[in-house]
Amino acid sequence: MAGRKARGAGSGAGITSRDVAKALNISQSTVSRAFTPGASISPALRDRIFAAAEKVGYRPNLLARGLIAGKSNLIGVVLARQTNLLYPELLYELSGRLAERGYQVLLFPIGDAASVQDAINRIWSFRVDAVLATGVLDEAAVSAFEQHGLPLVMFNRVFDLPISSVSCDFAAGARDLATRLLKAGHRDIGLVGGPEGSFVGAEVERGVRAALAGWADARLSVAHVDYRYESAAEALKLLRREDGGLPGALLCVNDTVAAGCLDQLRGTLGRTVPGDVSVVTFGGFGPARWQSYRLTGMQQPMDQMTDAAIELLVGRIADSQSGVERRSFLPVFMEGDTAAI
Amino acid sequence: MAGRKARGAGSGAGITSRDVAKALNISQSTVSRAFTPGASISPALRDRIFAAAEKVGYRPNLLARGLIAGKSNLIGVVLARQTNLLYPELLYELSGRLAERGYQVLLFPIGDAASVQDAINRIWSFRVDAVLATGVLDEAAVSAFEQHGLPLVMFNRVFDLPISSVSCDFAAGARDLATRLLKAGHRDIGLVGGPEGSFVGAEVERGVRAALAGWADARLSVAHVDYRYESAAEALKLLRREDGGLPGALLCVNDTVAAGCLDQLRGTLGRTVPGDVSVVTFGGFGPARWQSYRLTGMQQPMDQMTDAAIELLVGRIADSQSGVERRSFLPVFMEGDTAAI
DNA sequence: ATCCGATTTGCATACGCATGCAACAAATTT
DNA sequence: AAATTTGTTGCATGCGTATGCAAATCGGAT
Repeated sequence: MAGRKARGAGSGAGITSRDVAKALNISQSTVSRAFTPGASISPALRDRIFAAAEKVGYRPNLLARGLIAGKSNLIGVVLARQTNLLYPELLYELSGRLAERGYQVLLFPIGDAASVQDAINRIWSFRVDAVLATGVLDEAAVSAFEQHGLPLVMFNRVFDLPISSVSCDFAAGARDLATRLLKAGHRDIGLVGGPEGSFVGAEVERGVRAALAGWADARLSVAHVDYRYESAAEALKLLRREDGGLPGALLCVNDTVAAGCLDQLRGTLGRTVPGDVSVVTFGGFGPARWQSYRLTGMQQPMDQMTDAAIELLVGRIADSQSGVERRSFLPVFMEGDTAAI
Repeated sequence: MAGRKARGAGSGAGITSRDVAKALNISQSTVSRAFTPGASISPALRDRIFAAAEKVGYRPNLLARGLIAGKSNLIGVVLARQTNLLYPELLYELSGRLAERGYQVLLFPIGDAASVQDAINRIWSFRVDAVLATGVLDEAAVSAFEQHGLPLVMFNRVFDLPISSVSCDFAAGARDLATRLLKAGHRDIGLVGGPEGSFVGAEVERGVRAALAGWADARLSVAHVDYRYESAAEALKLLRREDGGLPGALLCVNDTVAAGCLDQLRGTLGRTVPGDVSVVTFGGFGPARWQSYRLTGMQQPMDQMTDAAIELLVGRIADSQSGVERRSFLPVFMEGDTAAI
């Protein structure tokens, strides 16, 4: 147990193509060719090599392969915590489908703002082939990627820069939702938006205002809070009028905060939903569709968006000349039990 | 635009230490030393190198570094879909804390059983330093890792093999929960377990039976369904007695299915909870704590478990001789609105 | 000035694999 | 049977970095 060699504690940690070659009395390059699709090698020998490799537990070292090819087969995914409950699903789907294409997802979680630069450094260092990022990167970070020729696709965030993106059209969705509320007779609408400066929040507000433009007697109040369930109480406080009343319709930017509003209204505030107040949201997150919530609102077409993201990522890797592309997807209306519309 | 060189479309994709060296008229090894903590280099020169590197956008290539060191700084995380809603949180926390220690999380999603072998192959190929896996790996897969000396830590699954693991003590938790139910007067308990063969399901059942052992007049019915919300209906059908009655207490293995039961009971079946039926669960997932659910049950100490997982992973990487360690954590009781206990 | 020790730098090589080129064997043609 | 083609294999090299060893530089003490 004492005098072990450093390399790999167990038996077959550091098995190389040379080991396989030696076992078969052939050259290392031949072994390499056996594992290179399309390379020149006789089927019989390849089978023998595969068998020998299997026996000694050899697997090609993708790090070394990547070093030569200048391609790591790694795709970096940058994500922040506590933004959207749908993102875990995105992550799962994305990584699964990318795996089918030979890519592996490398995670770059962002804690606070300070860790952004750190994450970017690590992304560089790992030589990922492309990056998918949710809204946590700012313009400076984002343009750095593109300047250095690293394919970047933003998810649910569009910049005024030549950056590819895949996003849900929150403005159109919000306009649609607001219009439905207006047509149903609502004239007093409260918007529970994301934190000040949030892209999605701004888009939603833009859409709502567009819808309200044609209705002179309609009024809009806006509350900016973060995306937590607990923030709903604060939002409702902000939306309360001088006379103590609340808007008859709440448009929430997010499932979590919508659920919070719903619970506040029905619980603490003793309102009925959708009787007294209507609540609509952007979501589609599973639990928000459970019987006790059944939130009415707009659903992001995550499936299509995931596909689009993959297409853009892989496309840019294959052809670095392929240009910037912004794909926008209309959300679909989702019936529920929380709005009289 | 036409005659671009292959290597990296943009400007600084493939910048090497040699480029930095050339710019400063020094040797490549010196640049390397500047980026190697503890290496012999004068502070003045190091500063100049850092400045030059910054200017040309150089970052050390971790793939190459890993090739030499026999260490990739990658930690593979194997996870299946649709198991536990808490796992996204685990993933986020884990990747964040590992990043602080210089490790990056590489994702290996498992779709169907067939993809397990495929995932294992890729794990090998990427030369990850260690692997954390949720319960999707079987004994064969698991022992393959250890035989080849790749540190593996299982999350919430214990094998009768020398494999390290971090897990919540579901048996003890279930025993505690069941005892609470019994002491509150419940004698007819229904267990909504995971799919047949599930580790967690078996553990929970074991715990419940241990609790019931001392109560001769208590009876237990068990329903095995998968972890989906929709499965609750099926579970309740399975638990229905010949006379049409239902158990007075439901012990669910998972937040999702517990929420499903709750909604079925209150909705379709017209029961009150916790009046007619008590529902308890294993969980702690955010939305299951929202006002409309407030599920009573046991919460896994994810924070401690995450820390333990990191400790075991990093420990095994640093010292490959460190032995197998199984860390078990007691879940903590979580008050709620769904059980009369 | 001279020498010694300490510090800093360069040179050469290796990590594991892929690939161009040359060598070779086998299959086909003339 | 010789010439040509086609198909396989080995040799040598490079990807970007780290590191042992030797060379070089520097500071100070003699």
